[in-house]
Amino acid sequence: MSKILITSALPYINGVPHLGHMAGCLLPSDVYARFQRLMGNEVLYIGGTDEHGTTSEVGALKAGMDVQSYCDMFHARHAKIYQDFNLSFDFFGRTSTNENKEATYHIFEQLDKNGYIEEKSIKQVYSVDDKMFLADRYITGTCPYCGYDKARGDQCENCTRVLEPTELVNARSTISGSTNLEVRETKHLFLNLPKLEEKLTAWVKTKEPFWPEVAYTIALKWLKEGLQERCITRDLKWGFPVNKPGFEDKVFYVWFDAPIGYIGITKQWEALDKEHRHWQDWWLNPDNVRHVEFMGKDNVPYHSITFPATLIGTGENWTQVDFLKGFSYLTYDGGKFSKSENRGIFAEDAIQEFPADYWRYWIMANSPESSDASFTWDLFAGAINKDLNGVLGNFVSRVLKMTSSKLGNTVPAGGEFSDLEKNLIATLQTRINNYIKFMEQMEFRKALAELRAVWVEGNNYITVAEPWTIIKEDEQRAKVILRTCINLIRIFAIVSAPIMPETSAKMLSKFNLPSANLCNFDVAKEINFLQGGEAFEVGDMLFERIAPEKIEEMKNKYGSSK
RNA sequence: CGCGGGGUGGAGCAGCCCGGUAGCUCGUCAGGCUCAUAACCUGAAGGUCGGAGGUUCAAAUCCUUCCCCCGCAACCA
Repeated sequence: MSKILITSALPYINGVPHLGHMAGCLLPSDVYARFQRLMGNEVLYIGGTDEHGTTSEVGALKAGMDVQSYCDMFHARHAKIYQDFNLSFDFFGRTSTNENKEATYHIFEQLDKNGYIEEKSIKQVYSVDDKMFLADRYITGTCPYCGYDKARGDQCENCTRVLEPTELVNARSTISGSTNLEVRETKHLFLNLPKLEEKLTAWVKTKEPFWPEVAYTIALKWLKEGLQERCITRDLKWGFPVNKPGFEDKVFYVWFDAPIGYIGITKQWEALDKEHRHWQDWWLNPDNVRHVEFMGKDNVPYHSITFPATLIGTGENWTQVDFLKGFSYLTYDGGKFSKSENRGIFAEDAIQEFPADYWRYWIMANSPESSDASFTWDLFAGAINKDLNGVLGNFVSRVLKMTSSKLGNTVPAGGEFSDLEKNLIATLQTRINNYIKFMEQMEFRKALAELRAVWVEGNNYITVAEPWTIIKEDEQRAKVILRTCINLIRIFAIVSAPIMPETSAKMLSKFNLPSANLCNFDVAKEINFLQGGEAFEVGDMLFERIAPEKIEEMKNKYGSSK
């Protein structure tokens, strides 16, 4: 048994997650956590909301709330959504806690002590009316190159040119619209990444065989271009005040304390049971902990460069990321999700329309692993109707209904296996081994294709064995076949558990059975688990088909190009 | 020439690193079965692997170049 530390990139507090967020790190990290628990490993699965920064400060301002209450509200909303999707976090915390402040201060002090922190003066736009410094993208004006009048201080969306905020004509604050802006000099702290580059490069190079191609190439690209010093403080109110004399009126940059949040949140988890939980067992234990991080591709540089460099700079023995699973984006009908344009389905709505397992199955089967993937209602309904209803749900239904009507609500006993069952066992063992291998490698699309193939084997078997014919002349043989099918239901429930926990539990509850481990899964043994005589109930169908009218309704409600 | 990823039968993908009969799921068509959710099982049709060059006995796969889509470009996260 090994210790596996699993983190999902922390969703930003301001705004509600959509299907893309679920696909890009939250759901896969949960599936992996559940899978590793079933494999018998000791798992710590950490998540939480990322709360600091300009965006939430401005968001609160616009909502007329103080930032803390604003974040409290959104944190509760996030937590509820993830609970509804059955994300099995061992702890879902937040980055704005005292625990995280301690961790951030400690790491900063070490970096400072080791000479990786630099002071520099920079020129930054100050909004007199807003009484705050403005981040580049909070300044709007006319692009000096193309004349576009809604260009942002960091880039013009129209001509894509990268800009300096001072270049803008008629610059104004995006927050208040005020044009009363001035450039002020302000002192900030920088993390000296160039000084850490050599150690960091050596560390990244050890990862090549283990990281997915995308993650490794993105990391390498940054190193190849050469690292720059990175500003880790901001002139804001919402954040951790900098613990260094002369900088008390600044706060740490959200990207400095956000990844440290993984550690801070682990401390929150520890606080609930100090006797048995120790954050150091996970975070200062690199030799005994395998750390796996899940994130969208936009997050890769921070997790492969900035954060590891930060930890290296402390000179302490931190648990670094061993495997970094990066995802591309899930788009909605080929375009972006947008709350304001009423385009795309957001997590809170999704769960109102269909059960969590429907989403979990579709998203994992269509995971944006190698390139961006597109959600469409037709694809979604197709998979639910075909894979879940037709293949899995219908198999369970036909087996239980037939057994019940011909032989009663007890698992039939007696009889011997024929070659048919022996072949089934061999085929299933191969498929399940493949499934486990793909899950271990976090190749989710392939794992789910294999899972589906496992279910298909059930229908294959019952078609060839045709118990509905056999039962007329050889009831004992029919009993063997149906008992085998019933044991298949249990096996399907166990292997499907990481993807569809509710459905899995529902399947097992028909026989009043507990779940089981996947470690060293032996089909020959498991197919004889129920030996006969056990009571069962047919119960409801596992899934409901999505009717064509419902698909049309969804397209109209949530937007579609078709 | 900013960087990265992608372009494979009607749809969604695998194969590409380590060249050698183009694979899977859906859809379509035909057949089978009748236990089951108009479901399940079998078979068939359908592709010059984005374009153009090149290397090779042989290219989806290696090289060059062009086109298209998506994302990123470090002080929004």
